Amino acid sequence: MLNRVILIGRLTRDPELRYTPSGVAVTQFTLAVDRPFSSQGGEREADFIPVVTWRQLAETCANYLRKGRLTAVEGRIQVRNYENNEGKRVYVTEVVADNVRFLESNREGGNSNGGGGSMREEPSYGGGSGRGNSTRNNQDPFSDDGKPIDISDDDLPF
Amino acid sequence: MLNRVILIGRLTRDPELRYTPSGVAVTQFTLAVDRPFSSQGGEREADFIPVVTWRQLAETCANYLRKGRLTAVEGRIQVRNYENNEGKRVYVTEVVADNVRFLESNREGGNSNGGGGSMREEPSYGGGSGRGNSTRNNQDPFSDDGKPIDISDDDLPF
Amino acid sequence: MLNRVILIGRLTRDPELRYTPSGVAVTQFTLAVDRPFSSQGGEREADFIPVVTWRQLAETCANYLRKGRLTAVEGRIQVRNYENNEGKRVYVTEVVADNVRFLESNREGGNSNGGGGSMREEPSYGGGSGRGNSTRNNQDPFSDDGKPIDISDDDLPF
Amino acid sequence: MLNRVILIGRLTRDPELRYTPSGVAVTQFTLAVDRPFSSQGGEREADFIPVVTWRQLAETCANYLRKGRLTAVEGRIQVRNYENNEGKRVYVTEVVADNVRFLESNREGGNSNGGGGSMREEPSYGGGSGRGNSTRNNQDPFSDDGKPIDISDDDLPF
DNA sequence: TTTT
DNA sequence: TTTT
Repeated sequence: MLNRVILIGRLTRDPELRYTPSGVAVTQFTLAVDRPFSSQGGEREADFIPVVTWRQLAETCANYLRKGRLTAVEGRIQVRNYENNEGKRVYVTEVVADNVRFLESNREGGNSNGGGGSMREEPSYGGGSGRGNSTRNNQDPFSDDGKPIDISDDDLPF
Repeated sequence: MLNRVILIGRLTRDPELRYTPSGVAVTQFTLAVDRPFSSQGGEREADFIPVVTWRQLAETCANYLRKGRLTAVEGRIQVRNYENNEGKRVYVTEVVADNVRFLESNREGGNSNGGGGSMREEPSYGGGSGRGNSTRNNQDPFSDDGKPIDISDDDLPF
Repeated sequence: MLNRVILIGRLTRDPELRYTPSGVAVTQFTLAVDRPFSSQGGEREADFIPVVTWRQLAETCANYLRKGRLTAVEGRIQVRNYENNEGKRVYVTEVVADNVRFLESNREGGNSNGGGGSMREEPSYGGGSGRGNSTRNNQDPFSDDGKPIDISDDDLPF
Repeated sequence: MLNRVILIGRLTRDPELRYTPSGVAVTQFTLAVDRPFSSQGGEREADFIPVVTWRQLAETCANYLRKGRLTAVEGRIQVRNYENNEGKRVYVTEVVADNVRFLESNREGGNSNGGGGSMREEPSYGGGSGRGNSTRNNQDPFSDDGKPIDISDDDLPF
């Protein structure tokens, strides 16, 4: 019924831009979100949360976000699952962002727009002609083998 | 830096109450959160999101929540990882709740307090004498084998 | 940069549907949101928070929400100001909703869709031909005199 | 039942620290929160949202926040009301923060802890010996006349 | 002016 | 493995 997430953290690496078979942009990155007080003595003090963005927002993120950049993300939790090579069902949890705020301007010149660009998803209701290819759910659409053909359009959130 | 989640959904099963070796209550359940519009034709229309609660809140949830009940949860995303039997690192994502609202009163009599009980986590800073047992992170603390001894106190969020 | 509100509460009265001069639907209601623990002895134990919705969402809210109904609202805080009759600037704070969830089905028959309808704002970027009428900001667009002509299109949030 | 707000914006002025008659610290500031797209042609493109913090969090905010600083605030909407000089009831809406994140380190040296300090409210349940003074609700506790004696302990949120 |  |  309602599913809302807001995160502020830093990118663990540069974002990765790919395209689905039908040409839809997808960008993924991981946010390191520090926990409030680091439970003195405990070694883990951050959560590493995978984030996905689509379409125009994906391209803006790929253009402006970089490793280490402080970033705010608004979106929803999504739990995907797929069957891996050994025929086992694997569950992947990630945040599908519809709003990303760049809280740090580019350090190496450029884009110093007073400390905060942003981008919001503009939903394109309707369309989606090329959707429905048949490899759905039997291969991790985001496996790290560099073959973007594995990204199914069926994972499109809207 | 900031990590906030708000969900409204229904429990897929009755909640499970367990205790860590040092006696701290832990309750787990899964929320089925319907997606906004079910992308006509797609078969998946809900996300199934695991939720964990601790201490007093865990006991209240175990007492009052039941399968199918509409429930609001506030908390944060946590990504745990542990090594499974085959020596492989497994990542578990769940929502650690600090506020749970019961949006439906008990149907079978009792507790009809106008339609909405609630419970909020009261953090107990300090304490935790028995913490630090050594089986940390090499066994899923929430594996479903019914042996609560596997729940390490090291997973306590505060 | 980021402005997000999530509320769960009950309508203090039936919602009010009006139209701007150019025909855009606006619905307003107030949510009574109980505070967590009622500070024993204190007489105030709820916040009464005004909510505004626009367009299609406004019409759905007017159709399905009623006094007393438990409701979830997602949106943003907006601070409007206008000059009142005595030439004094008055500030009005309200939540502009873009997502409303009906947590209680209609009690008097009808609409028993399993306990939770919903409606989300579908932004209509562009358009707005008739906008810009000149009475802007010198009269409360939501004053309670029953003359909807006072609602300026300039208050449209998008 | 549930009341959650998350804001990211910039302080319009330095924060103001005061004390209630019984010595509880209160800090107030206003966040300018830019709206997503500035509705081309419209003159207003930010909301100015008043924020209140209490106790330890109030003192940390007074120490580290300054005009212009980018800041994230988590809290709840509160609607207070009081009777003004002319016997008229005035409504004041503000965000009571329980979590504040400093998204920009101090520019003039000091505190450069990698770009983000923070502070979270630690609720002190119980206590409040000196509470209950009788001037409640008939004077704006936050009027800007510099007489902190007007701040009633009854406005304490917990 | 307020809801259960 | 999933709720209404």
